[in-house]
Amino acid sequence: MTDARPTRAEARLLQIDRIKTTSRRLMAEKGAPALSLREVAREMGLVSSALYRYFATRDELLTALIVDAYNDLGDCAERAQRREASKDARHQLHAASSAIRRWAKRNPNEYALLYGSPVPGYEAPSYTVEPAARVALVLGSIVAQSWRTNPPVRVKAVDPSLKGVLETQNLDEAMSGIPEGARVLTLMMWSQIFGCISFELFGHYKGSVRNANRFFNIVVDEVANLVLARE
Amino acid sequence: MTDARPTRAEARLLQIDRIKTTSRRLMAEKGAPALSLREVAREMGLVSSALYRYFATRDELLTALIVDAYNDLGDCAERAQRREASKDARHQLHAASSAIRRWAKRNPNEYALLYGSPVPGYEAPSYTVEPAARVALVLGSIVAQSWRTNPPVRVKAVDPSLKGVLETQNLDEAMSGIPEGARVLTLMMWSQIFGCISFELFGHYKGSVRNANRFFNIVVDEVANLVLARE
DNA sequence: GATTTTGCAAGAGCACCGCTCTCTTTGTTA
DNA sequence: TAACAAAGAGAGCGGTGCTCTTGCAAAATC
Repeated sequence: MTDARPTRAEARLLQIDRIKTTSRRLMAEKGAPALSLREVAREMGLVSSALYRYFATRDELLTALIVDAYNDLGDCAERAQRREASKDARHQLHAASSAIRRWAKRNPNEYALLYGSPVPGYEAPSYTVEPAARVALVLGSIVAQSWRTNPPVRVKAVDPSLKGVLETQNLDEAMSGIPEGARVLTLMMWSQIFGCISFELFGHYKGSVRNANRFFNIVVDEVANLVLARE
Repeated sequence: MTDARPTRAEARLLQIDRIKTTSRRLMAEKGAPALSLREVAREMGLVSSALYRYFATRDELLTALIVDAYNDLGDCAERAQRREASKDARHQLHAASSAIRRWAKRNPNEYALLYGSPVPGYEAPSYTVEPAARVALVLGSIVAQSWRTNPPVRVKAVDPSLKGVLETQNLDEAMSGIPEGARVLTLMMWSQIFGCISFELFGHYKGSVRNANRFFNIVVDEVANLVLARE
């Protein structure tokens, strides 16, 4: 049984959590650019300067929200893959990408914060890279698993000229032993999925795509054909 | 020979132009979110309220900049296609998409304004749709021309189930007579190209893609294979 | 147990922002 | 020439991020 009165350290963590929760709520309502420390403080019954005990600057708060959002999205994609783990790679890719898209539509303002234009001066701290990579890792692990258990019939874009196109770090754990070409196509799929979702959420389908659902499924199917190297 | 002193109407147009030029410069330096009417006015030796004679609100000025930027990008893509008009469709697709990417890298803040997260409350006026569609039309016309002069060997995703996926308006002029499947793949290519460019400019390649140039070319090549329906 | 240190919140204040309103000057037009 | 309309100046409102000082309470130290 713990103390009824929390220690100072516990209270601090609780307060940080309350600030983030309030910020998330306000961001969901009005979007990240309109998120103001003063309003967060007002909502919490605090004075604005009090928040600076916990976040030195507005950017620092936003970074914390970004990390949480990346992890939320990553969880979401990983769960979707696990749910379809018994099915084939194409099923898993559809499940994962649809889960990503659903998360984006459920949290449009957080999606925009992650995948929209970064604040011009803002440099994302390096510790945001790992949470950000989780969703690409999900795609990579699906492709890798399929590649290992069921070697491809037709292999395109797998040639020695691909050396140096990719970084060596991010996909290495998930795709060790898989040829460079498959990794390139995996990242192509990755950018394709987010390209579609961004266009849909940011309003670029107006006049072009009517049924975003079906369009997205077709796109995922086509790019899955590519990356799974099947007809 | 015109008047040395411009008429009031002329002066107004000149002043609007000066405001936009100054705004573009400041936006190029600090990004669209940091663009402030007060600073524009200060740069021009005016008082901030004077700008409201020309743009009723900050959003209205941004909209004008958006339209100009879409047209600038559209010009750019169209010129690139015309330069390669004598070559085959694959060459033209590479030329157009590379021109788009170069424009984006040359004008990162304007690119972010067009293809990054929209301001949450902001609804793009309908007259921005047509300038925005120009670049998709370039891609569509390349695909259509290739389709007409050189019918595809292998046609994927061309089946009656595609009815209703797309809007009927935007690509109609450029792709009349071309099957729905080709249009779907054209828009897939469109979203793929901008997905890559956004990821590159918005910093998502960190840890994944080292050589963005080569990666982009490979992606365009792969998606061109798809849309031109050849091996 | 008394004393020092530390952490938290309040409050005033600075320089900026978008936007509105009023007032004066100046060019246009009837 | 008189009436009008457009353009700019200037003051002001409520908002922003952020800083600095002050008071107080909790924790750590002696």
